[in-house]
Amino acid sequence: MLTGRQLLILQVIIDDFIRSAQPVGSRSLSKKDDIPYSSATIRNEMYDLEEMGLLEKTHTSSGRIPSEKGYRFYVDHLLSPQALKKKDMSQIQSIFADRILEIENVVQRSAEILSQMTNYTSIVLGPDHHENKVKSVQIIPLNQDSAIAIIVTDTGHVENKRFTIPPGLNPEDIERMVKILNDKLTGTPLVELHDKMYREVALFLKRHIANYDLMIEAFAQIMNVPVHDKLFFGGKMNMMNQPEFNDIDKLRMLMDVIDKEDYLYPLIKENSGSGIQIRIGKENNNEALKDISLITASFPVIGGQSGSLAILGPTRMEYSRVISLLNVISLDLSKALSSFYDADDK
Amino acid sequence: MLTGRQLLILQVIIDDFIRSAQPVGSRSLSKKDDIPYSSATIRNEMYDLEEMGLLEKTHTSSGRIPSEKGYRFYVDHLLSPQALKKKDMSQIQSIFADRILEIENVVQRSAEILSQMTNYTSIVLGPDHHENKVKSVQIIPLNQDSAIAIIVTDTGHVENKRFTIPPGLNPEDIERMVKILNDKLTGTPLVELHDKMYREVALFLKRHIANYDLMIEAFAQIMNVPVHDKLFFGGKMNMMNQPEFNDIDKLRMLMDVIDKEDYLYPLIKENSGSGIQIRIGKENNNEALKDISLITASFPVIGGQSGSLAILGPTRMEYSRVISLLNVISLDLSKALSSFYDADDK
DNA sequence: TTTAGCACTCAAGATTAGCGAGTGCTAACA
DNA sequence: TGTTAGCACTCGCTAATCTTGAGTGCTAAA
Repeated sequence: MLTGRQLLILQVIIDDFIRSAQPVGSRSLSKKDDIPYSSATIRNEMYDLEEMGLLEKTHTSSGRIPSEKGYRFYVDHLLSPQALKKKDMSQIQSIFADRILEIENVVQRSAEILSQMTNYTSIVLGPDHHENKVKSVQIIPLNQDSAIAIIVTDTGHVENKRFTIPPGLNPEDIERMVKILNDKLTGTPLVELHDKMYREVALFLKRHIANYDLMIEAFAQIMNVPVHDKLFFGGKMNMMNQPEFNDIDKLRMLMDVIDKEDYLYPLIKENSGSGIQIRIGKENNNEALKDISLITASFPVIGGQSGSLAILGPTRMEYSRVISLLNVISLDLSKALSSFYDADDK
Repeated sequence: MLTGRQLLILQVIIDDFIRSAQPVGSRSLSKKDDIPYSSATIRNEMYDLEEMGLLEKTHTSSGRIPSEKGYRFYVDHLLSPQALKKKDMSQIQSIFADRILEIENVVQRSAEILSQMTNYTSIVLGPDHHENKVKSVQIIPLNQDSAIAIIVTDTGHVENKRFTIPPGLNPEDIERMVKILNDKLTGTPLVELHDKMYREVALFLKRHIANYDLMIEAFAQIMNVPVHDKLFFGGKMNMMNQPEFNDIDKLRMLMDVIDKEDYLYPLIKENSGSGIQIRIGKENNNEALKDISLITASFPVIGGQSGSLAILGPTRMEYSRVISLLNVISLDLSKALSSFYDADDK
C-alpha cells in the first residue's frame, strides 16, 4: 500500500511529465511549494515507487518517468476529474448550436473540435446505421439504362446508389416497383433488407413485373451496406506535434495503423455502453500503439443503440482533461443524436 | 545553346538524382556505359552547366544536383515520354473495370491508385457539379417537424439535406410542393437553383401553399451548394517516405498546406482544359511548396465541363512516369465520366 | 525519520581528427 | 584544340574524446 506522501509524489511526477515530456528529478520536485521534503527524501520515495513498478528511469542517472503501470494507477486512483474551463465549454456548445444538422455533420464536427481542443487525434463512430429503419425508397431513372436508387431511413440518413436497369423494363414497371418496395420495406431495419427482399418482396414483384429476377438482383446488390460504419477522424496529423513522434518512423507506423481502420474499429466499437475505457500502451496489444493511449467513451442513443468516441494520444496524455471532455461531449452527443432517432414516425 | 554532350550529361545527372536523391559526382558518371568521357571532361561540362544555372552544388566540393531551372529545362526539352509497363496499365484498367460506379467512386479510386502507383500524393477534382441539371426533387417527411430534401442530378449525383418543416404545413402541401418543384426545377443547373427558386417558383408556391415564404426560405437555404467542389486525395501520407521530408517540420508545413484545401484548389482548378501543366518548386509561389512540384492534368467531360487531376511530389520527381500516368488516366477518366453525362435525357 | 553531503553515472553537446567523395586547375597528350 | 591524368584542396560525415550538468544511491549526522 502506498503512503500519502508516495501518492503525492507519484501524482506530481506524472502531472509534471505529462506537461513537460521530460524525466522528473528529485531536486526540481523538492523545490515545488506543495512538496516540503528534501531531494534526498524524495529520492528515497522514488526508489520505492520504482521498486513497485510505478516509475521508471530512462537510464541509470536520469530522473523518473511514469511506467505504464504508473499511468494505470494514476488513472485508476489518482485522477481528479478536472472541471472544464468556460472557454472549452462554449466551444463544445458551438457544435450543437445549429439546430438543423445531419447526423454525419454533428459527428464530424465533434471529431474536429475534439481533436482541436486536445491536440490529439480523435475518432468518432456514429450510431450504427444497420438498425435504422427504412422510411422511404425512391428510384429515379436517369436514362434508358441507369437509375438511382435512394433509401431514406427514419433517422434521415440517405443511401444512394446507381444501378443498371434490366432491359425490357418500362417506366410503369419502375413506378409499380417503387410502390411495392415502399409498401413492403418501410420500417425494415437496413440489416434485414437484403434478406427481406428475397423472402417477401420477390413474390410480389414476380406477380407484377416482367424480368423481376434481374431487377431484384440489381436492387438487392446495391443494398449491401458496408461491413462496418465509417469512422470519423479529427486531427489525424496532430500526433506530429507530440515529441514522442519526432521520429518519422514511429510516426509512419502510427499512421499506418490509423489509416487501416480495420484495426481501430473493433477497439472503438467494443466499448459500446460501458462508459469510459482507457487503454494504455501495450494494453493495446499492438506494436505500433505501444506508446499510445486510447481513451474511448460510448454514448447511448434512444432506441438501444450507441456510438463511441475516442481520443488517441501519447501515453503521456492529459488524462484528466481528456476524460472530462469525453464525458461532456458524449453526453451532448447522446442528446443531440437521440433527437434524430426520436422521430414520432407512424 | 547546349551541346549534345551537355544535354546528355544533364539528362543523366537529373535521371540519376531523381532515382537516388544523392548529389551526382563526375567520377560515378564517367563509369556509366552511355558516357564515354573521363571524369575531368565531365567536370568541365558540369562547370559550364552550373554557370548556365542548370545545376547546383550543395556545398563547394559536392556533386551536382539539378537546379529548379534545370528541372524546368528537363521537362521542357529532355523528357522522353516513357511507355508505361503492362503492370501499370492493368492496374489502371482495374479502376474502370467495374461498369457501375458513382462518379465519386471513380474519382476517389483514381486518386488512390494514382498515389499508390507513384508514391506521391495525388489530388483529383471531379467535374464541376454546379452545371449539373436537376433531374428530380424529392421531399421525404421524417416526422412532424423535419424532412429530408433530396435533389438528384442528371449525372446521378445525389444531394440531400435535412430541414425543418415550417409549422402549419400538412402532408398534402408537401406533396403539392414536390410536384411544383419538379415541374419548375427539372433541367435547372444547380448554380441557378437558388435564384430560380425565388424568381419563378416562389410565385407558384404562393398560389398553392400556405406559409409558402417560410417553406421557400427553408428550402432555398439548403440548396446552397458549397463554394467549391471537393478535392479527392490519395496518399496524403506518401510524402513521409520522401527523403526530402525526413525533417518533421518540413513535413508539417507541407501537410498544413495540403489540408488547407483553399490554397490547392485554385492551383488545380486553374488548369482546366490546357493539357498537362508543371509547376516546379518556387513556381508554386508558396514557401511550404518550395521543394514541391505539382503536375496537373485536366480532362474534358462531355458537355463542356472538365475535371483535373494532380500529382504533388518532391521537385525530384519522376516526371516522365508521372506525366505518362496522368495522360493515360485523364483520358480514361474523360471517357468514363463522360458516360455519366451522356444521359439521353433530351 | 529526515536531511546534508559526496562520489558516481550517463546523456547530450562541443570539439577534434580522419576519411572519402568530390571539385578546380594545370600540364601533358592526341 | 579538345581531352585526360594528376594533384592539391574543400567540406560534409562519422567516430572518438572531452566536458558539463542533472540526477542518482549511499552514508553519516541531525
